[in-house]
Amino acid sequence: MAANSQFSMAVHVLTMLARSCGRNMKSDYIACSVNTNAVVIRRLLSQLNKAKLVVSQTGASGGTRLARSPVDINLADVYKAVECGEVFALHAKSPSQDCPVGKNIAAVLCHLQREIDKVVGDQLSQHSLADVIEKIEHGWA
Amino acid sequence: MAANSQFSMAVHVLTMLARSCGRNMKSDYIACSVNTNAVVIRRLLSQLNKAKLVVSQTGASGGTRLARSPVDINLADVYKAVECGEVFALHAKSPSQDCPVGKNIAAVLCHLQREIDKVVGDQLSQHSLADVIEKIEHGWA
DNA sequence: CTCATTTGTATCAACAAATGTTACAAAAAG
DNA sequence: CTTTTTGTAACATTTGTTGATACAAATGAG
Repeated sequence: MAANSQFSMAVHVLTMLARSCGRNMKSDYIACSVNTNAVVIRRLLSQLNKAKLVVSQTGASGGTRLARSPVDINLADVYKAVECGEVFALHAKSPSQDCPVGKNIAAVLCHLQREIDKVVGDQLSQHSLADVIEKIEHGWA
Repeated sequence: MAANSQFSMAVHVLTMLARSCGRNMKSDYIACSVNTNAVVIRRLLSQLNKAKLVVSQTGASGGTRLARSPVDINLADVYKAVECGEVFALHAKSPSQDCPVGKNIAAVLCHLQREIDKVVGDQLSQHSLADVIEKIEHGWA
């Protein structure tokens, strides 16, 4: 289990929370729908909390709810919150600095990386959490 | 898991080949510039060969050269060739089918995944290998 | 033809990242 | 005080990426 599915899980979790109408939802209940362990969900919620997308309470009748309306949360926010890194990675080891290509390739790739990240972010920001819920509840617009 | 840098390495390798003016280049020589093992390079070249981006020859004075001109190779071709997978992964385990969200989330995410892959591909296809070489040799246009 | 060179690929080890699991302190409600 | 629930640490498991060794097959040079 190595491919990073945190973004997918985060969208799933936030959709669940959005449908609970502001009531606290327990990590155990969410874990059941996502089909994973409650701690995995709590770890994810911890990141969403840091990004101020959700609010949690400890204690009896505690749980988690959205920090703001689903129309004010877009998928770029979620992508950023889970910090999945870049679309492609730069070289693990630095290339040879004696070779003209090795010396300059990193700058070119780094620039490209930012460019790709931007278009991904732009595209994701076109979709709000409310749009996702709409599709799940009423089919494809 | 180590972060996947095959795309970065592939661009590096193809840039090297493009600058060799059609002469065969040895995996050992390329490995030296990329700062890795020759077998890693040969594995990569094997994928680029399957994608018909390069041509290789075994034997003495063998090696690899580009299959076509750098202006006719764009970075989307390279990205496809190395098959690095998607920008984000779907759930590892299938979500609960008893939950309305769990039941329908996969379709929404899958659709989104294709949409993101398309914008990434479109953006990458704006850059030819010749553009990369231009930047490496003569700075940023 | 024979030999040196180089690719292509199998195999295995080393390592890193994501996920699963257990455990327990801290917080909050009743 | 007791119960419930989050937050987080710690560790095992799994899997993908990279590195390294080995060797058959191909091919050019002499």
